[in-house]
Amino acid sequence: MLRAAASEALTANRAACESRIEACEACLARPFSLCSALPQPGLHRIAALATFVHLPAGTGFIEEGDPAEYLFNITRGAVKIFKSLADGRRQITGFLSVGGFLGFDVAATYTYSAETLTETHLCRFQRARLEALLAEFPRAERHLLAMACTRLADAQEQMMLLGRKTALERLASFLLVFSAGERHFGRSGTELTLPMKRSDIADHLGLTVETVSRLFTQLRMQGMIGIDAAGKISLPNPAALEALASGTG
Amino acid sequence: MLRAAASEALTANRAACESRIEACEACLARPFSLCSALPQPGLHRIAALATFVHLPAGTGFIEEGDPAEYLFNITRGAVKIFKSLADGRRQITGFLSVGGFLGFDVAATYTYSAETLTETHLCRFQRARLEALLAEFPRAERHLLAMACTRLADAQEQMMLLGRKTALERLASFLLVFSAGERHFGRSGTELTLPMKRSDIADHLGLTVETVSRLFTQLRMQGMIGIDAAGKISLPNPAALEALASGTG
DNA sequence: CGTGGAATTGACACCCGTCAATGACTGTGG
DNA sequence: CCACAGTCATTGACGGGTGTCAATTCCACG
Repeated sequence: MLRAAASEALTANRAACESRIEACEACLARPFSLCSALPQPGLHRIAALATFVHLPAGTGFIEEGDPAEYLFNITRGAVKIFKSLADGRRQITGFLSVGGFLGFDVAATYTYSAETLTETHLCRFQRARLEALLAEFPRAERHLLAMACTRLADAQEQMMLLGRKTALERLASFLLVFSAGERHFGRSGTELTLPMKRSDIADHLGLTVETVSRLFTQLRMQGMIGIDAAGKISLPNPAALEALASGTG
Repeated sequence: MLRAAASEALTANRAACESRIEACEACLARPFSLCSALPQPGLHRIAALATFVHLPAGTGFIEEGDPAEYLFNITRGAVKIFKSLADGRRQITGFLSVGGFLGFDVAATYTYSAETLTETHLCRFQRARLEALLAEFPRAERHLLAMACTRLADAQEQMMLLGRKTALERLASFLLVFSAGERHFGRSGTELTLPMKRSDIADHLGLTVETVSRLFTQLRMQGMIGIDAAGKISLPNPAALEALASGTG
C-alpha cells in the first residue's frame, strides 16, 4: 500500500530533476549531509547520481527484508526507522531528520523499515553506484564512518534508556534528546514541535501510548513542561528535566 | 582499583613486545580483525604501532568519560561494554570477542566503559597514530565502516529486544545470538560455555539476576536447553528456541 | 454536522522487580 | 583435612509499575 504510493511519487518527480547540480548547490541540507565532505568535483558527480524524491507524510520507503538497492539522504522533513515482530510489536530504533543518511548497511537486504513522519524530500542513490563514487573520495568515507559512530553511540544511549530507565526517565530523556537535535539546527530547543505521534514515541521508548499520555500530563502537572493548544511543547526548566532523565531527580 | 591493575599489566607486558610482526603473522585473531583488510606493508606498519596487553578476568580498561586516547583490538578472550547511571544502574550494550574493535568513537572521550570477562589479550593503539595510518589504507577504513554498520544493526536488534520482547523471549534471543557468534568462530553453536555471569546477562537484557535465573530453570524444565554440572549450556532444539525468541512460539 | 484518527483518562490485572533465605562452589587459613 | 568466608546462583513470597481493556474527549477534515 504505502510502498505503491512511494513508487508513484518517485515517478512523478523524475521530471523535476533536470537541474541537479543547481539543486545541490542551493541545498539547505548540505551542511548537515554527507555531501559536505565532498569537494566541488565530487558534488557534481554525486548530483548526477541523485534522484530527488518527494514523499507525503506517513509513507513507507524502506521495508525490512527487501533487497537493499538504494541509499537515501534526507534533505527536508523527518522519518522514523523501525523493526517489527511477527505479531505486530514494533520498536522505533531512531528518528532521522535533515542530513540523515539511510541504507548504509553491510547486509544485502535492509535490516529495518523506514517511513516518513512529515512531508519529506530525499536524495535517492543506487547503492553500487554511490559506493563506487565514494571509493574515490576517502574524506566522504571517513565522514560516513563518523556518522555511523555517532549513530552507534546514540544507539547505546537508547539501550541504556530501554533497559534500565523508568517510564518517566525515558520520556524526559526523549524530550531532551529531541531538544538537542533542534539546537543542532540552530533552533531554540526550548520550544518543540514534535513531528511524531504519541504512539511513535511509545514505540521508541518501549512503552504504550497510554503510559506516554499519562506521563505527558504528569510532567505538565509538575510544571516540567508546557503544552499549548497546538500541541507545541515548551521546556521551562531543562536542568530539572535533565535531573529527571538521568535518575538524579 | 581495576584501572590500576590494568596499568600494571600494561607495563609488565612491554618487555614481551619485541617481535611484533612475527606475533601479527601468527595471530589467530587476524582473520577476524581489522588487520585482515591490510596488505603486507600495512601489517608491518600497524604491528609497529601496537602494544600487546594481557589482562586477567574482571579488569576494567576503558572508563566512560575518560579521554579516548587508545583503541583496542581483541586477540584473545572476551569483554563487556557498558554504560552506567549515577545510582549504579548498568546496561551492558554488548559483548565483544576475538576480532572485536573498541574505541572508534567520534567523541573526544569514551562514551562507554569496558571490562574483561575472561583472561584477555589486546592490541592497543594510540588513536591519533592509528588514524593517520588508516588514512593511507582505504580498504581498512572501509572494513572499519563495515564493522560499525554491523555493530549498528546488532544494536537495533538489541533495542527491539529491550523495548518490546518479554523476559523469556529476551533470554532465548540472547542464547541464539551467542550461539551464532560461536558458529562464526567455527564452533558448534549447540554447546555453549558462557563467559559472563548471570548478572551480566541480566544487565544486558534489561532484567534482574533473579529473573534470569528463573528463566534458565524454566527453559531447562521445558527441555529447551540443557545445563550440565559445569554450567555448560546445550541447545537441543534451536528451531523451537528461535520460535520462542521471535514471539512466534 | 458527521466521521475517523489521535489523545486522554480510568479501572483492573499481571509480569517482573524487590527483599530475603538457602544452596553450590572456590579459595584460604588454621 | 576441615572450618570459614566470599561470590555466584537459585528459589520463594510479596508488591508495584506498567500493560490491557474500555470509555470519553478532542480535533481535523469532508
